[in-house]
Amino acid sequence: MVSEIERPAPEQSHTRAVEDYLKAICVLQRETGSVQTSALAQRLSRTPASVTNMVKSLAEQGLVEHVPYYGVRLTLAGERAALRVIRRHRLIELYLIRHLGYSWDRVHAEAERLEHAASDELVERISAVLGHPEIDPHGSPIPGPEGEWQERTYPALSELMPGQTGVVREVSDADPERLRYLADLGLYPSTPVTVLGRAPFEGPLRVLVRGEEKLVGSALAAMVRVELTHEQAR
Amino acid sequence: MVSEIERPAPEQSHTRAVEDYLKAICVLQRETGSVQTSALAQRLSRTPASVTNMVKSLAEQGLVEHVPYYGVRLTLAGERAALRVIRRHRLIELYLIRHLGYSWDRVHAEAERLEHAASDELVERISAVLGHPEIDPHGSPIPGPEGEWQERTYPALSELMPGQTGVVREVSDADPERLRYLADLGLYPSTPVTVLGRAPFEGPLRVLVRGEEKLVGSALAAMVRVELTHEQAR
DNA sequence: GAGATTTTTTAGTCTTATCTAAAATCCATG
DNA sequence: CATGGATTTTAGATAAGACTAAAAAATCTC
Ligand SMILES: [Mn+2]
Ligand SMILES: [Mn+2]
Ligand SMILES: [Mn+2]
Ligand SMILES: [Mn+2]
Repeated sequence: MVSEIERPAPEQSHTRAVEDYLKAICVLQRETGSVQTSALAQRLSRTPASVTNMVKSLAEQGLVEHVPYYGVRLTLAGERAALRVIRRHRLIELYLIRHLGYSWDRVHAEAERLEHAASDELVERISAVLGHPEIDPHGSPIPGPEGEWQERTYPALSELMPGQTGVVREVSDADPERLRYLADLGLYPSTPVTVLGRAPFEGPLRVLVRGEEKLVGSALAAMVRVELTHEQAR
Repeated sequence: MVSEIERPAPEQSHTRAVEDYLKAICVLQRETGSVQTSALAQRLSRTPASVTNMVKSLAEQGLVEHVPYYGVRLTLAGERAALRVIRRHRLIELYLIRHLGYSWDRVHAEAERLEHAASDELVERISAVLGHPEIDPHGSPIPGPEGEWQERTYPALSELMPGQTGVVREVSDADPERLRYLADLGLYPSTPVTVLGRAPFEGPLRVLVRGEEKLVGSALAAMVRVELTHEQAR
């Protein structure tokens, strides 16, 4: 325990609402660069007007840059704060599964609240007990304590072409029911999959999962991220 | 896992502020019957005006009975809600010590926030992992899941007369520094103690703790509750 | 029992976060 | 490049919970 000598730790905590906004912006901006009001509103189940209000406040606090009518981006300070919340969330999810018998589909809701209440000390203890893991139960990377973040983006299962093969790496965790169904299908991180065929017009995919052929709707397949096997990656 | 058949559970949760007020009222009323505005204000570090406001709101929600200028008492619904929070708090404290390496003096602050964020499911899982304990790390009883509450009041160490002997059963947990010092003195639950003498005018006590004589200020001694040994209890 | 003091309540303000309805702006299309 | 539709922002309201300052009630003191 040498760490007691370290800096007294910022521990600056934002409100619950601010933390959830920052987290959402962080995840969304990873895909699209800047984040629209409507996207944020949908993700957080708020009205667009509420989002505009909060975004203005975040901008005043220096956590985001806001170009009216265009969108927001996190500043450096905003990203730091967002990664801190994401780290908490993912460590807590893994802890609940490993040490408290939680199931895959139930941890998200619990972590969504605990992430705002846990101190830095608690989070680091949890990380230590888990052996400082780098991947959460749904396959998402866990940012480091200083916000180290491993960039990686896998294509969605729904984007693959017939014949393509890969390994499931990450699954969206927001909806318990869908998550339970994905588990039934065998679609969770580290499962090898091969796309056998796909119906036109956003129709279902035929996917080979552990020797069995499964039909997967395209909305569901969009929740599943796959690392393509070697040279197949086009 | 038969419990899935049980009732869907009320899980009705109040706000963080409401929960903290109910908890404080519950603890205070155990000593004095009804609770004054000023006592509540001091305990919660709020102004008396804020307390009056909240008390009015609690009364409207049917959680307390309020006689203006006299004080509040919990209703049955209020007591149920309060015991639920106290249960959470104490289970969480014990869990943090047993499973996450927390020290005696640090758990209270952490539990003070987590008690509002943890779901009933999480709390019951924690209780199960701990083997459904009935006493928290500071010696306070843990209410049951349905609010079962074991009445017990021990005299404070500061009230004992020279010559009286007993066993420490409970220690007030609010202040980390004092708590650390009490641990140094050896004054924690299950330690046998004998009062050797006491100075007048709220002066310090001379107390025999595990063969050593210690000087304990009366304010500190008031934090320690002692079960008197057999027929000595006068 | 009349002041003086303490305690509690009232009145009014502030902050955070949300909403609905209306206005402003952007963008696609003809 | 005008206009209709979608998106975003503004305006105004509400709720929770906190505060300060002032008024009211209870209590203490002589
Ligand atoms: Mn999650
Ligand atoms: Mn959250
Ligand atoms: Mn405590
Ligand atoms: Mn609390």
